[in-house]
Amino acid sequence: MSAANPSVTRVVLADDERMVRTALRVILDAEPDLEVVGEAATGAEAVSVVRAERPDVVLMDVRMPEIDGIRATEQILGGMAEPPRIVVVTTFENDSYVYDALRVGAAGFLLKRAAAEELVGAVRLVARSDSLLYPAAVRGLAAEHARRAPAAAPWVARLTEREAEVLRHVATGLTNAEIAERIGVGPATVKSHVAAVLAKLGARDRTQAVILAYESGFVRT
Amino acid sequence: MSAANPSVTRVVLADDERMVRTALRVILDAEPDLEVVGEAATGAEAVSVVRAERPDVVLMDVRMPEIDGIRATEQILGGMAEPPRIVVVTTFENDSYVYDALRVGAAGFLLKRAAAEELVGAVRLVARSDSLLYPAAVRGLAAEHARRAPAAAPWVARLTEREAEVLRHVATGLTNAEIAERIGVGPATVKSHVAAVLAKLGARDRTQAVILAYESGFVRT
DNA sequence: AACCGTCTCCGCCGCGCGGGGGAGAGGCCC
DNA sequence: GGGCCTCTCCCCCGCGCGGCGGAGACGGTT
Repeated sequence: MSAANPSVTRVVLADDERMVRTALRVILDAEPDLEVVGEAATGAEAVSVVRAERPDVVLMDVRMPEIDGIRATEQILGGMAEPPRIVVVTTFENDSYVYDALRVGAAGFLLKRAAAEELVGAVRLVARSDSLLYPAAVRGLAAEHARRAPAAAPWVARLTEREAEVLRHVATGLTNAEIAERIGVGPATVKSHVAAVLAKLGARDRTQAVILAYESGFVRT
Repeated sequence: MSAANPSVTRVVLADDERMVRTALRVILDAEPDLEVVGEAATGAEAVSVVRAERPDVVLMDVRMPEIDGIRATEQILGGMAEPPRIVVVTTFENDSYVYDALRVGAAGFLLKRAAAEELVGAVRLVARSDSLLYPAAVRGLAAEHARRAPAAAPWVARLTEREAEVLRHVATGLTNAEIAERIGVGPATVKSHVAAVLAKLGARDRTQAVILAYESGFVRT
């Protein structure tokens, strides 16, 4: 996970409430494989701390002074060569800011009332795999909200028309060559689109992309 | 395939309409590797004919006098040591009986308006592998056939414990190596299990397997 | 006119994956 | 005791895939 010690996941906490930061730190530091390497009380501070520490995961509050969590997320993801996974932390599950954060590339979100094990598990999940927390977290913490929230996955907005089309074909089990034939472009082009989709979804391979497509409701069962 | 001649697939036809049986017979007998060894006009007749002929594959109409195709399927699968693969044949793709048939263990179903090549291919497929037939049209997915689109829920029963476990992990986006680590076996073993799962599901690769897992409800969104 | 996003396509490279074999151990059933 | 299934693991091989870097064309924005 980290350059210094691959077996330890390095975490930065960004929240304007000291109490929250402390609580998170206590929980995370109790785990041998997790290490809190920095804290920030504002969005701007979060950006600089992250740049300095280069953590694996950032727990980011949405509502913070100066620069909010969304802007901070944007700046971190946009300005770093190898940005960390950013998990948005919020109090209210229907916080509209959350979706903004996800739209700019956050890896998922967590509720502040989440149990310690959930928190720990979530950090490990985003650090280890490339999966997004969004669907699982929503299902686990506020299932009813997830159900009545039909909205397409946040990352869909970031996919171009072509990329979305390609993803739909990927999600029916076609190979790149088959997709190319079907949409009338070259195989290399499909490769490019698939690569773009994987990058935007944070998926490692097409299989994970398909999973995310289902979990997010991009394709319906 | 058959005890007498391994290279020939022996088929029994069960349909109350003579026309249908004849049509099927003509199509199948035209293939050198397929042989129609019996016909039945009722469910009860189907059971006895199958017991006597011990075919590799049965093409079974759902709607038949005396005993319907579901009951007949149930009796055949439940009462024989080495039951044949039973493919349910129906006119309407949204026939609710079809799902009942699949639930009691039918290997899949075919539409009566299927092309001859589809019919022949389907018989060969079920005879050869543990694969199941399941038209994509029913899932409302693709109007066109998603090449080999198998599997409803019933195939889950045919997966061993280990295979099901592996599939669950595949459906979370893990690589073979990761699955191996997680369940505590060697990578080669996982490969074997994955290969078995793919064969039984009729999937070409893990991506298609994941799609089938979602579509069939094996994993829930 | 300069810029940027999108779509198109080209290499090269490493590797995970799937196909096709096989083989041994343990358990269950007849 | 002999089948049969399940689970375990091995080999070799080909290839689709994903990462990487680049490039040209078009259209809209500024």
